[in-house]
Amino acid sequence: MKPVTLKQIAETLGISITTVSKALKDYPDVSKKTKALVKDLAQTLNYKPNAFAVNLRTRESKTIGLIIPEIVHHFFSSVIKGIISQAEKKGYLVIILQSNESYELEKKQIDLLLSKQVDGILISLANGTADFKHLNAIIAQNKPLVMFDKIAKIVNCSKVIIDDRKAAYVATQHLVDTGCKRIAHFRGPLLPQNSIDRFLGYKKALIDNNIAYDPSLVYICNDMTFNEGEKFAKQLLLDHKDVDGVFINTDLVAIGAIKELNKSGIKIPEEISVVGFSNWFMSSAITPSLTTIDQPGFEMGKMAFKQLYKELKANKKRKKIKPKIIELDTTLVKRNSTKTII
Amino acid sequence: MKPVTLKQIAETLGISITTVSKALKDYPDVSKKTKALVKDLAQTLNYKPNAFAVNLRTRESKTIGLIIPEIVHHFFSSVIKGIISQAEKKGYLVIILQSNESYELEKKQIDLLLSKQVDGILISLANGTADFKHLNAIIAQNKPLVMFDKIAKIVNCSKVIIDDRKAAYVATQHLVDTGCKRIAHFRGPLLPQNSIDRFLGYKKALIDNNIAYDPSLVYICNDMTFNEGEKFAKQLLLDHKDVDGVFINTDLVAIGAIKELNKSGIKIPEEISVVGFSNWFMSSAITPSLTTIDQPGFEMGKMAFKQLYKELKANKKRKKIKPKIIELDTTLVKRNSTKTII
DNA sequence: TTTATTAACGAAAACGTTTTCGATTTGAGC
DNA sequence: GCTCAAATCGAAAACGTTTTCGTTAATAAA
Repeated sequence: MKPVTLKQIAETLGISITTVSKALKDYPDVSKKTKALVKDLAQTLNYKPNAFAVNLRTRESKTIGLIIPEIVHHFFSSVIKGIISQAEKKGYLVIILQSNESYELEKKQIDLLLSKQVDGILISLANGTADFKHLNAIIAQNKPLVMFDKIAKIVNCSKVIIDDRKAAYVATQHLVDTGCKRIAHFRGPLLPQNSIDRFLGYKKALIDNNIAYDPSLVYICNDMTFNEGEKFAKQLLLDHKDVDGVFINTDLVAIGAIKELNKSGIKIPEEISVVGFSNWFMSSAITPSLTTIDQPGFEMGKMAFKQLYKELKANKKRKKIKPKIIELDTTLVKRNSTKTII
Repeated sequence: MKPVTLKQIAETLGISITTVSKALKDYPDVSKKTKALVKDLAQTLNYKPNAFAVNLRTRESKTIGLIIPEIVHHFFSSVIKGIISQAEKKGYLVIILQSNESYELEKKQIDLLLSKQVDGILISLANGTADFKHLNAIIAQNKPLVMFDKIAKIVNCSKVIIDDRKAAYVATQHLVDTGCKRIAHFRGPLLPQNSIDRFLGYKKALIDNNIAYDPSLVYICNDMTFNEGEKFAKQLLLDHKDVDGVFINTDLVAIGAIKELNKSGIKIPEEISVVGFSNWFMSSAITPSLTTIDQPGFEMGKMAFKQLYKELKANKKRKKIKPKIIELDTTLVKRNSTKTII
């Protein structure tokens, strides 16, 4: 039960492989009669072009690679969904690999994708990535590369991001506006750009409001887990009795913190207000519901693929496209973990 | 900057393409000297075999397809992670598509994967799937197919599942053991096997404990969302004032229900006990923490790929393997949403 | 009738690899 | 020197497509 080939169609019809191929692709130099004949037979024999042969001949596989730090993560899985849905529309399939937040693995995964000859690559960097040779290797092979969310500014490729600094500024400003005077920050790891930017936005908002920036109010979450939220909330209560607000790098950590604050009998938002980041769907479900920054994951995935697609098309026409930075909007979602503006 | 080919290596070394190919693959009929020569040059030229050509020649791509109902879902993303991690170990890449719980899309995705000639397919069925021609089409092409979690018993392929009926029985029995007399069930949609089995386990446990089965205590969640949990909890309180326990098809819904019960001032577990299903990581974080059935998603993904891999290898040797049903263990995780056994 | 033009088709190369099978060389054994 | 076996290599087919460039046949123009 071997699959049907062009050759078989050609032989049964008594014409050449060339003509069959052309007929199926509606070349102008095939008569309508033969086209109909060929297409009919192809239909009844259920002919499907051999993808491997097409790939070899056309030098493309209509497949792209996607590398993310972690699949089991609400934000990233939303991004994946956005990417896949958009890719499908354009006839592309997506191979997914994860870096587990490891630079070494990230490098290996890129090698894998390149050796499989994907047409392009989408990536969100691991926290540990500080060197970019592996990324430049992609560009050197003239394969489109688009980075999203966790990017490296220095790499010369298109990027889809949010303005983390601005969003963090808005979040912190909201704490100030609702009466907070002493605001802590649970930040992410030291390397990733978004973690840096959110910290900078926090700091800037304080300074702009004439609130002294106090480094001892900044806690570094390396794992960004629920448990870290609990841990640092507990620590915060021990270290600073005068804190009345916290801006937390991501909702999951924020929810851990809220759980701990609830347990300690701290009233949210009266005694301590909390603002998260990312608008995870659970954030509206907990008590009190969490004020947060909405980060459009699905949209980010869509845009990342759209940009990659543009570059894939340009590539085919041997045109160079200049890298583009796409910045998506974020919004502050006010809920019950912050006070209402007086 | 075209990539290096066997031909180029052969020409610079003044030997044939055949010998180069053989040298790189350590064929016994190539002298050690030539092997060394070839390998050295390949190394310095950074030779990578053209994947498309290899695919065409070997008729395999070392790529498998994965179809799931929904990516943005903790359980499924855990499964994906398990699959990818295991596949990578064996040198396979994974193309992911989602069916969005739609039978039509599921069919289309399978066609896509088959036309891309993946080596095998892993699938968890959409809720709406009641016809299995598209699945049998895979088997007819002699491509390995492994189903997991949401399966169709009738399709003749390997399956990785849990004993949903038993797990549900254990969950319900635990409610009985902790003193519940009137136990409701929030079940999943009507079609999926696991939703049916969990319902049957619930029913059986009641009967075995001489508790009358009351259909009015069973609520059908079609979307399995947090909101449905809230909705049906509210409904339950209206319909039945005497209910003292609920077994809920999945944790997300259970957490919605808990939120609603908390809001209504119902004491959990004193007035109503709640048991969920799947052991989502948030289940230990809410108040009260949720008693649930641990469903090993990552493990399920690993096992599903392992089985597929066995069949891929058997296929290569032109051996038939008979379908295997792999049943993973589940455990009851006792937390604070149920009373302690007296 | 001859010539130019167009329509319709096909031969063949190319994509880069794998593998079969035959050819050549080498050395050992006698 | 001769035979045989082992060691080493390469020609060539094959995988199934796409596409370039000719070729032929039919039609129109002269």
